[in-house]
Amino acid sequence: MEQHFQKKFNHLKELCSQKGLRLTHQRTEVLRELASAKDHPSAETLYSRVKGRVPAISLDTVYRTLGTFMDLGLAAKVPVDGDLGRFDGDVSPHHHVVCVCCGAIRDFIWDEVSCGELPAEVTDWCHVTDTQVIVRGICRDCKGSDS
Amino acid sequence: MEQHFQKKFNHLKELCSQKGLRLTHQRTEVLRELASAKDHPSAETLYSRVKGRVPAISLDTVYRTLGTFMDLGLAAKVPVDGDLGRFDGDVSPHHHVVCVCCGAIRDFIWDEVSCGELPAEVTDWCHVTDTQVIVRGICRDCKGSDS
DNA sequence: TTTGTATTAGGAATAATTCCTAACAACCGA
DNA sequence: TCGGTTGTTAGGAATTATTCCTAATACAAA
Ligand SMILES: [Mn+2]
Ligand SMILES: [Mn+2]
Ligand SMILES: [Zn+2]
Ligand SMILES: [Zn+2]
Repeated sequence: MEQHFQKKFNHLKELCSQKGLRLTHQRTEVLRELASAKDHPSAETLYSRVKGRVPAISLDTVYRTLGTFMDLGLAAKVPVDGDLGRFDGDVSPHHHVVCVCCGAIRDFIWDEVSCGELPAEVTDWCHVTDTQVIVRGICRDCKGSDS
Repeated sequence: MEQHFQKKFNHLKELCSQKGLRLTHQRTEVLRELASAKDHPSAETLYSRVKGRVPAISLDTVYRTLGTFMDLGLAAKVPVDGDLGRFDGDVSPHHHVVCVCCGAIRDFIWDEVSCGELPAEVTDWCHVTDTQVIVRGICRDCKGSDS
């Protein structure tokens, strides 16, 4: 899991020098936390986690850093409803299942879709940059304790 | 296109009497506008359109009505990023392409996915209520006029 | 019609995200 | 190693989509 961060960190380092960005402590620690997170955290959640390592960090910095990471292709926002944006440090092609009850988000792969070819009406209308499946449902935990 | 509304209207009428809801002028007109819209309008957009028919309608009523329609299964929110929620009066299973530049949203069907079977890890984790593909890209119109 | 109650209009409140700016700290070259 | 340049941050204010509050309204059952 730390190896995973190292790889991303080197990527960030390279992109920073390329684009004239600075490799700050804040960016490093947000990346570390995002790389190890498996729950697609919100900015607020990430903020409280990173605060353990960088007590003086501000919420705005977390938002700004996530924006920067998305521009650099190091992070993505998961397209789910809900008032809080959910972020993903894994930018490899994969899909998401979200529980509409508790908001939990899980990854899954579906090769038949990822490797399939989009209908021509889609590729004809736009230059595709990302394709993903969003499954909504109610998870087992919420199923048991329904009010 | 009006036939389409009639069908939905009858459905609303039935659901209202079932659930003790009232068939108000506002609900009727929001449904009419949503049924004829093909652009997945935001609440604000829908508000300005419905205002032509119901000048005194409030934005809150549009939001509340859309919430009611979603509860009743007459409308859905399209899971796209952006500050404005985008709504869909078509609840039949279909997918969406969104231009990350101008925000345009188009429908498409992809039977290989819709009729395909989800991986067991998904159906095992939750009770699935909805599956859809979200394609992001840059549309032809935006491609030409890029800044 | 009458009456009970769900619904609305309008404005206030909430809350996620962004903006503003002085202080700070990477990073480059000497 | 040491300044100087300038991108970045912390903190709080501002913005804005959406929701809440409440008196007035208008469905719908009888
Ligand atoms: Mn993911
Ligand atoms: Mn649609
Ligand atoms: Zn759940
Ligand atoms: Zn476009």
